[in-house]
Amino acid sequence: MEEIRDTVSHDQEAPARRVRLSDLATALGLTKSTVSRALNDYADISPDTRDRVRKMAAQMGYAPMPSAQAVRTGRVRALGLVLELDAPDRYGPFLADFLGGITQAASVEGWTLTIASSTSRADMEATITRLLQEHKVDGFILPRTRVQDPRAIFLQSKRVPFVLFGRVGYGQRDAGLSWYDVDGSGAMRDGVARLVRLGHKRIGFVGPCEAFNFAMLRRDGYREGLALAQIAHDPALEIMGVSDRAEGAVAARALLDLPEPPTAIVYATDATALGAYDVARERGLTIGRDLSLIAYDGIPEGRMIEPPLTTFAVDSRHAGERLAALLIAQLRGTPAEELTELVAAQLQPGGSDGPPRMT
Amino acid sequence: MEEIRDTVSHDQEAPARRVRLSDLATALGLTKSTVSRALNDYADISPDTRDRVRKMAAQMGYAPMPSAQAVRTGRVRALGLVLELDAPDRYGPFLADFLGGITQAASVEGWTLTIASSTSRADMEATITRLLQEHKVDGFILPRTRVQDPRAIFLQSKRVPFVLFGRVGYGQRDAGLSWYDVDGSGAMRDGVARLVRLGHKRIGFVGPCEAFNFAMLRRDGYREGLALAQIAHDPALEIMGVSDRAEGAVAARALLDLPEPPTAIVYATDATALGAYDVARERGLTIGRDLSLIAYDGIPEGRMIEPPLTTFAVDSRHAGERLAALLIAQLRGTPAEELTELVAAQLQPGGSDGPPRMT
DNA sequence: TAAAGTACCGAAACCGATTTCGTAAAGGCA
DNA sequence: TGCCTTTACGAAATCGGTTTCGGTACTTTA
Repeated sequence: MEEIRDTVSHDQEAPARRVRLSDLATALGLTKSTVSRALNDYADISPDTRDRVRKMAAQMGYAPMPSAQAVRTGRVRALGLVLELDAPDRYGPFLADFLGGITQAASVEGWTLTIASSTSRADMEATITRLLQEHKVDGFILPRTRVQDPRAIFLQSKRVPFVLFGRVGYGQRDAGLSWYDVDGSGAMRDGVARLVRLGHKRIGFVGPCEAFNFAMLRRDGYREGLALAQIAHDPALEIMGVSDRAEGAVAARALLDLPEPPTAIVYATDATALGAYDVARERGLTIGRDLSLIAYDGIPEGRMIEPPLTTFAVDSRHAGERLAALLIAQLRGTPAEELTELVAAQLQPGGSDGPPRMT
Repeated sequence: MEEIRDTVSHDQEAPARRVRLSDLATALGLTKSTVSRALNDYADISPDTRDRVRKMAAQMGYAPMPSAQAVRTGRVRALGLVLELDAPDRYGPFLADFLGGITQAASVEGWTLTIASSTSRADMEATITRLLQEHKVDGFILPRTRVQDPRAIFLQSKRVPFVLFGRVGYGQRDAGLSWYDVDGSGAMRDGVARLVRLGHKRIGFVGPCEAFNFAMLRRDGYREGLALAQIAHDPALEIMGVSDRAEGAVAARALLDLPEPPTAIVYATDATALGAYDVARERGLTIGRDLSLIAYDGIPEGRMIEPPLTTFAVDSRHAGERLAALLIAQLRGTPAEELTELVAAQLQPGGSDGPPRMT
């Protein structure tokens, strides 16, 4: 401790009275109201004084106190995020990037991120309500959009701005909503196309529970890929409701045990695709030769495994940045329906896909 | 969208005027000041009216607006957390649990968590400063404590309350500081003891960069374990500066290539221990028979691998909960030095450790 | 019974901003 | 010159709370 105190080279002065609006005003020989309006770009302030105020503010290091502003304006310049602790796969390793993206983007605009967590759906509504009635946040970012997302419905009824990570409602118009999404459908389609180019004709698909939008979208992408290649869709090759590595393995066994097994499988998520590696080891198959795999997510384990998993990676950092930007824009007045963004996933070639083996 | 709007079963009324202190006051036939003091346990309010006010507040669903309180009190009831995006291993999969723990514990006390991120050390100080001068947080939780932690030094110079995840300053007294830590040292010591009981005599150690406190502490635990078993400490068996799986593999090779290789290795982190699995596969060694491993962290991959890694698991959720509680207590007036907590890591037996093979 | 406490509550100032309203000076037009 | 707009700013109200300061009414003490 002594060592620490001694190494301190920073400003020692503890109090360091913060400069208030009134300090600025007296320093300039103006009143608070004039200074405030100057800083907030009111039209009835002359350009001269506006600049003079701005300069002095910067010089004196003035920063308005958000709490005080909030009392009057009702806005706290804070984005809200509710983590769902009871979610199936717990966000995985992307959370840090995602949060980093949000906070960085929010920070440059002078906003902050307030997070809370819920352990059940009922709890989630209570959490959101608390954040709202305590005026801790101005709007929400909702990750993991689900079909008929209860959070979206809830917030919409309260007229609270929010933005979704993932489109809402499969097949339904999501008019009036703001969202950011990665084109999982397009990725699956491209994945199929890539396999077709390699020579595959029987291509399976393994996806998660249909309650998730992205599951449906990716499945459709798979089907679209087949259609574009003029391959008939065989329902037997399509398995849904798979959410982890073990279940991914079960699905792989089921597909490989078919009378006419697929030579390649498209997995909707990396985590489940890892199950196929386990099955391959069990049966002495070589991934990338005896069985081709393409998945989606870009989890780090996919790069560590042998052979590395070919996958469509999502940029969680970018997602966070854009979601924050979209929400802030909405809070500033842009109509929600104008704030939607669909980006492509990035193909990350590994060694898990190759030409089919001639049997 | 139509579907969504139709399914809404919640309160449709959009405005839902929030009840203010003055509403409560008029409803009770009292003044704002009396009601406020009643709610804040002032001594000059009779127990009768205090209870009456409390009851009515609960009935009317009154919740004070933190921003308004903050203007007067200077406290926003928010904890701050700065994520370091440039950190070596990016928090891993524990972040969700950790954040969940913090927010849950904070929530029951009526506090919230505000997070920001930094991409460099300079950026970190700027971020902290911004949060502080904007009055967005009252105190900080600092994860990943380092020797002579710059954040601790900085905050201490500003007299801002904070609590550390991990003790500060290896070997130096951290008087006046508040922290929570998992006893990594004790875990390493117990790990060595466990291996000794299994019959091992040559036990190696692989740890991370010495700049981290926990690295030093775990190394010391290893040495202590050897001393307790009356085994001489062989510097050749101790490798530091290892931070990921690949480097863990390099370390394993180095140890196994020694003239007298160890029969067991204690890794300071699970992630690096996975590297030993790779080396074992390379050389045809069976983990748990030809080479025993014990590590620390409890990452999910350790449980998936074959054989499962024997490790000392940390409960990130609990850490978050306790850190929040400690910081809140400090902000409520408890002296920082009374707020320290050391908990034991939980042994999670796998199959990676067994009796040494007789060669 | 008068003086001195004590218990309890109201009135008003205050925190740090924003916003409405009023008004003096400058400019435009006849 | 006289009247009407603008232009640009000050005065004061306001947001939703907290806190200081008095001032009753009721006890206690002398």
